Amino acid sequence: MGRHSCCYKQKLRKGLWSPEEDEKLMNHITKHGHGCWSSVPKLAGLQRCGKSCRLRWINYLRPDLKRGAFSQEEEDLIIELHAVLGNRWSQIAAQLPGRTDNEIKNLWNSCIKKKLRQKGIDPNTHKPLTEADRRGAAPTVSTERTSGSSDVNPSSAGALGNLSHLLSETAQSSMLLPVYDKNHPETASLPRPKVPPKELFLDQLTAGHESPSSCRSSGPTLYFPFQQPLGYSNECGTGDGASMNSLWFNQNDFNCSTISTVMPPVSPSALSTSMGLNLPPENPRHGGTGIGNTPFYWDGSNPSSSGSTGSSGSNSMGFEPQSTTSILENSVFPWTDIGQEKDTRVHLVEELKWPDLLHGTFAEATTAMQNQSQSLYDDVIKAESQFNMEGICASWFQNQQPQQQLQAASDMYDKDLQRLPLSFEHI
DNA sequence: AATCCTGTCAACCGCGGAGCC
DNA sequence: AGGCTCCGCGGTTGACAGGAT
Repeated sequence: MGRHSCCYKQKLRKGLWSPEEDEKLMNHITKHGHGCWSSVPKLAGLQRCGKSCRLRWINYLRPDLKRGAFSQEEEDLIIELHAVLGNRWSQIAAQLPGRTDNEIKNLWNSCIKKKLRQKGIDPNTHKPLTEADRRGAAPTVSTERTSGSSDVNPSSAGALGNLSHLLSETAQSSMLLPVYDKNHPETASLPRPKVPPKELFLDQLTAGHESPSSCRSSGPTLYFPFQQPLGYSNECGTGDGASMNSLWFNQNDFNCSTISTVMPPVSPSALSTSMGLNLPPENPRHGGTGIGNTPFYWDGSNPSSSGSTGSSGSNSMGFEPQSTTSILENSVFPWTDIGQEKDTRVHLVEELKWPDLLHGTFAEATTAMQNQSQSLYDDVIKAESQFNMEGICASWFQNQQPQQQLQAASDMYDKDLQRLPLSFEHI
């Protein structure tokens, strides 16, 4: 557990980054990739620590960042994912291409928490607030900012006319699916169910995300009907009822219909994007609360249908060819947002900062890159030292998805899949 | 107009895990 | 085995903007 060496160094700049610093960092990573972050400041000529450079790149300079306000669908997805994952912002961010964990964390702390409380839902437990809570009692968690306690409107919960059923549903699902949170001893002290614990599902969720190559899995098939939408959003996203659709995780014959009562309250959209789930043909567009209602198909039984080899697949950056198409169609990437979403349009005008201009220099080439076929991807993986425009993407892929890691993750996921039926035998 | 309050966002801090030697 | 380095994560802080008083 050593302290990062750069932390001890003196004469390092702190605070906000200047455009010049941003440019230096951008130029360096564009040309050379980041490699070892601790060496980046020196090589880039920056008086910053490597950690700071990494953070700046990840949170601000990365060319794939989606800018602008969060959509309602994104907020809904964050809420649903938070119910499952808790404060694992990085994992939540992995389900939201183009968004950073920091961004999501800020949104949660500044906005979503308040909204949930106003709906009478405890943002930490995702259960209905107690009467005491709703009367404006102290926040339920010590990490709460003091300013956050004042936003509880005692009358707001009752004022939301259609919330009662929502609350009862939420309460019901929460009772069935207690969210274990290390930050909440009261939940941690709850007796753990003998059914597959949350962590197991988290494993699947993260494995699904981290090992896109799992499409090669030849393990037993599982059907996971997710029939318990949280329905947090009473503003949108629930009216079409699509989120009520079952989502089937098709992996052969294991019909696990009872799992719907023990599954974490994760939305089909969340899982479809994170796990590459295969929707049944009769439900080609679930229209749920996912990112742009992205129809995200991925047939595990047909590797070719994934549009890529097993070494690719979807990932957090949405670079997998097939999913990229969907994602592009749904305006995940900033350069495809332009002129497509009204709110984004506003923000493009209002929030255009100089890094956006920098990003603009990437737009054309990167868009072209994204339209390239799998062969490019393969080439990119192989071309480990090309630092032209394609090199950016290459280094990006190298950093994000080394094939060895993919293989290892795939193997691990295969094991997890094989473990699942055993786990469910205890139900 | 000045001050205060609040919300948002970028960045820092400290910790733990992983890998290497 | 233990120490070191690096990376990544989550919590927190502080600057800033905009609205309210």
